[in-house]
Amino acid sequence: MYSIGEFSKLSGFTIKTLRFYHEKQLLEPSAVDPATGYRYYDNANIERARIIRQLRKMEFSLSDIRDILDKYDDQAEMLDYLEGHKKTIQAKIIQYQNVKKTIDNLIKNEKEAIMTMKDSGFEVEEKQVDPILVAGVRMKGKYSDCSVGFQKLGRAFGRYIKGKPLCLYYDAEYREEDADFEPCMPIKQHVEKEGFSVRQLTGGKCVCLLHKGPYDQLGRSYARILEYVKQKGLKMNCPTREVYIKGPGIILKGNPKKYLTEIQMFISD
Amino acid sequence: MYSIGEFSKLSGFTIKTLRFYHEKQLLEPSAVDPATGYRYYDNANIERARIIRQLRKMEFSLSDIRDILDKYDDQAEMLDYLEGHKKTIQAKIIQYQNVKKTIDNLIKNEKEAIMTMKDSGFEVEEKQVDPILVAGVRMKGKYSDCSVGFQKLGRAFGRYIKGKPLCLYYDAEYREEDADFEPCMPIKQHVEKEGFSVRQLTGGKCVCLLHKGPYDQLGRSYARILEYVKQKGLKMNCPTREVYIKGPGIILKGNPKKYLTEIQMFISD
DNA sequence: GATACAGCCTCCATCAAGGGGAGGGTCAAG
DNA sequence: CTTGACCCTCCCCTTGATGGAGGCTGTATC
Repeated sequence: MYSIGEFSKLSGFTIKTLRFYHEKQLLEPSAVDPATGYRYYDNANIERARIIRQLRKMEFSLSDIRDILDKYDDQAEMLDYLEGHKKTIQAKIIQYQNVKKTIDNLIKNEKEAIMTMKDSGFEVEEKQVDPILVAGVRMKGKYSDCSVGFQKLGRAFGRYIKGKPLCLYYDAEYREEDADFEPCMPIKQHVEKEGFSVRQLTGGKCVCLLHKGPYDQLGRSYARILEYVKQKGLKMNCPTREVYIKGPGIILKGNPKKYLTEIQMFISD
Repeated sequence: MYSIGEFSKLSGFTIKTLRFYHEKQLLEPSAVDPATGYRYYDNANIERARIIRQLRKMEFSLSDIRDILDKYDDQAEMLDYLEGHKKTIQAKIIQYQNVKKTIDNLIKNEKEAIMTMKDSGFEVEEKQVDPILVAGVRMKGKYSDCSVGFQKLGRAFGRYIKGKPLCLYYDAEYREEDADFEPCMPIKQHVEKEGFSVRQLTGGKCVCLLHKGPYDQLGRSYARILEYVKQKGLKMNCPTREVYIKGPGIILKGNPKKYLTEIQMFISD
């Protein structure tokens, strides 16, 4: 016969937990002093406690454990229970793996944005851009309708998306209304969908500039880039691209002052 | 302005949850009618609700979410939070994977025992046994002390164990006291440990019989097997092996009537 | 015998993240 | 004006414990 304190050390459960299990009729002391209410445990309780520990480690609920202890005396009879429980556990694993994937993506995106900003002196530079497979929706209207296009792309290509969103501008100059542009999302593999253009964008040499700040101030950066092009006597090709390195995030909309956009203008000498 | 019912549909939270979030000051309606207590939400609430949904999907706690919404307006500032949370999630994944592994093992063991029993007609038969790598503790004493040996093996070789426990009996006849035997555990790789003999057991031809029932009735099966050996004029070699296909389980001690033990006696003509 | 202190008791409250339901007030349409 | 849908607050329930208040009990020591 052990007092609750002794039994606590033997079983590895706290005193509180033992009282709780008693209340739940999961692990009942072999004797309770009717005068004092003191609980006393014996060796049979130790065995039962051991079983409960094992099952708790496997994340069985207390009611499941009571069920098991009541119904079964052989592990073979538990097979169904185990199979069912395994499915539950498996589902949780998958769920958490998805959460982890999401978080990893967020972290990766932010880190990339930070790196891009560090590497850039926010000066106009010439660089080589690789070809890229994208899905796009060509639109006419106001620039701000862009986001509608990205929403459509997100819904349609969700899991194929891999990379930063970008937008092609087909007008040779700035247009307030009735602009001709095409929001695009880089995708992992070729998938055709009604209403979207899926194709490989050609790479090539371009003049580019990283713009930091809200979209309505892109004009200043465009001015700088155009000046550079004029000075060097380069010839620009349509469409212009904007790559949204960091914009309104998936979670927080963020501070527009911190948005990062790369303007890419393809050139030929 | 939306009523709580409309906003519930817009945001995807139940009415109960919205009221709960209001109470927790996580998502407060833009207006509350002081006379009726009716809650009214606006578009800014929709955006905040969207953020909360995203973060809840990632299993952030409500207090974390409130923290994030209060402190940060840019995802980049959340990086530490995300990294910390990722670790938590990762830990859960590992934990659940371990649980799953344990359950898988239990299921596998029970299924194997069931298969073995189905395949066997509980008749004496001759078969070829493969060599096997084991860790063993040689002991002298009562058979029932066997379990002590297995406990030692379990503690010492825990994660290297792979297979059913077995025991070697070095006495030529049955001994109540002072028997000479060696509990063994099959292991995956050679690991030396003080006090244990780690070696490859040789395989070979043996006469064997599956015994179903408690260990104290093994005598009957031994009698059957010895009769067979005598009849066929075979020569037995020491030590005899008992393989515990199904004994007291890891969780439930089980019903001794269902225990399965294979007796293996190695023979040479 | 008194006292100190450890150990035990019951009862109540708390956590997270809501869900269920009772009992009662409110809104809009017919 | 009524009806039915909608909304309100308040309280209890879930799971698996944990923490604390206030009060007994048991044993050792002085």
